[in-house]
Amino acid sequence: MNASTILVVDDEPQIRRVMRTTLTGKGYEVHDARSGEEALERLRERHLDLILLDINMPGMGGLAACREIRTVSDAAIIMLTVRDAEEDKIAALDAGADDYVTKPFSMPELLARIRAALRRVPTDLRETVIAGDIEIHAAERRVIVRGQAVRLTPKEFDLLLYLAGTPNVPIPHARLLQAVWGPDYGDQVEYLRTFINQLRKKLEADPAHPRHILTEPWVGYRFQTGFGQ
Amino acid sequence: MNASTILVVDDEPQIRRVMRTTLTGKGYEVHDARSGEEALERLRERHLDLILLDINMPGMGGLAACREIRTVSDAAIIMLTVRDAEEDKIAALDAGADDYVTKPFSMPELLARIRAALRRVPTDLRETVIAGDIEIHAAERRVIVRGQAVRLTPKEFDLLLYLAGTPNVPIPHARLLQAVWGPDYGDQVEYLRTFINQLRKKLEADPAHPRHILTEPWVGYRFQTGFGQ
DNA sequence: GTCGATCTTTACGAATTCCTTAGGTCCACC
DNA sequence: GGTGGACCTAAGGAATTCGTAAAGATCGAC
Repeated sequence: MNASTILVVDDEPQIRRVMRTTLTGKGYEVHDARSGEEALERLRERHLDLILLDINMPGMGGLAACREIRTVSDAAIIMLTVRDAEEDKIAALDAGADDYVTKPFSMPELLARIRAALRRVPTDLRETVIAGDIEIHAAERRVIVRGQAVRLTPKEFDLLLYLAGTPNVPIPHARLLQAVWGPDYGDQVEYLRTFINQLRKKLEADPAHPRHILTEPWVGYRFQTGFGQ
Repeated sequence: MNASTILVVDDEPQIRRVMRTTLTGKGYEVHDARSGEEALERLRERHLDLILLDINMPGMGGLAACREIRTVSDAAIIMLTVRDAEEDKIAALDAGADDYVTKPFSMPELLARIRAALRRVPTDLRETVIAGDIEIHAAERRVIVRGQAVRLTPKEFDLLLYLAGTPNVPIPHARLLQAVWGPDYGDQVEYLRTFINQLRKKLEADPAHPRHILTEPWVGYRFQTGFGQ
């Protein structure tokens, strides 16, 4: 099993140092960034499992950074809020964070929250996703629709798998593109349109009125498992 | 092919009865148990392919039962969890379950997951793999096709054995190359092409339309045991 | 040294997938 | 009504991968 990768984003060098030594000691692979901008750069370079994000930073704040990160990554995000200002916590969760910790925090608590967040990352480590009349078998790379096996090309399958990995939640264009095509394709929305179109033709009973592969205008696409809109 | 054996473990008699009638109707051989303790007894008595295990039971809970079962059996385990209890699902997989279904569940979904889980039963490399008209005797390094022994070269046999070791699942080029040729041959895809071609000529009835050694475009190759595309 | 079996390269047409383009639909807004 | 943006759909060409055969290279047995 590979070590989980954690990105520490904070403008104070001291905090970064403490985090790095502690987390490295616990067996995590640690990277760091001094600002939200730098964090986004790191994300383009490598995959990260979890991001520790200070809410108070010069330049783009922690909340803005969080929102930006969420459009391109599904890494778990834990925000560090300074005081127990209730509005900070709510804002953090609204911006797409998974959890928050108030500074000053105890290391054991932070470590516990990191463990909990990392366990949540593989939203679906389940082999098979079943949505109405569609079955997706991840390991076998097979899709069965209304009892019939359907041939999907690799890109089609990867896209479907990523969409279905977090069902019933809209996933932004940029995140889909990065997950399937790679970090340099964040704005090629036309690719998405073509492949979504292809998927609908192959999977939906009525491609013009899809019930599973839904578009979320201005945001992205969503894979719906249940029925009832 | 014998019917697969399924053990239903639930303390509610009604659930056991519904499961028994439905699964028996689908051609499975059904046994049941009212508790984790009883399930372990059944396991000592006979071989079981799959276990449906309620997570909420008096006595030793479903999770503890799952862990116990895992120490003595490699049967597939599907746990029945309560909807929306996210930690139950993670705990179930952690305890060694292969999959879970949330109550109340739809029968079609449960049946689909049972089929998928049964397809994944691990193939023991030390024993004989039989796929349609191909028999692979690992220990003797012998292959029999339609009753005729077939001569394979060492590399051909290693490749076939590795492919057949995890049947029905596409195995990436790089993994095959590393497994058969060694760690430094990760990108010599041409080797694969020639040897797969060779294997097909020796094993397939119609090498141009293979039924067992299938290619997964852009990904790798897959050894298919069942039929049905 | 020769032979035979196996493994490594090479080459090229065929098949498939991916990218690109272009026209059309829908909807909010002026 | 008209306009613009986002989205849908279809189709063709470019690029990549796959299948196949056949020619070197390697190695051990004799």
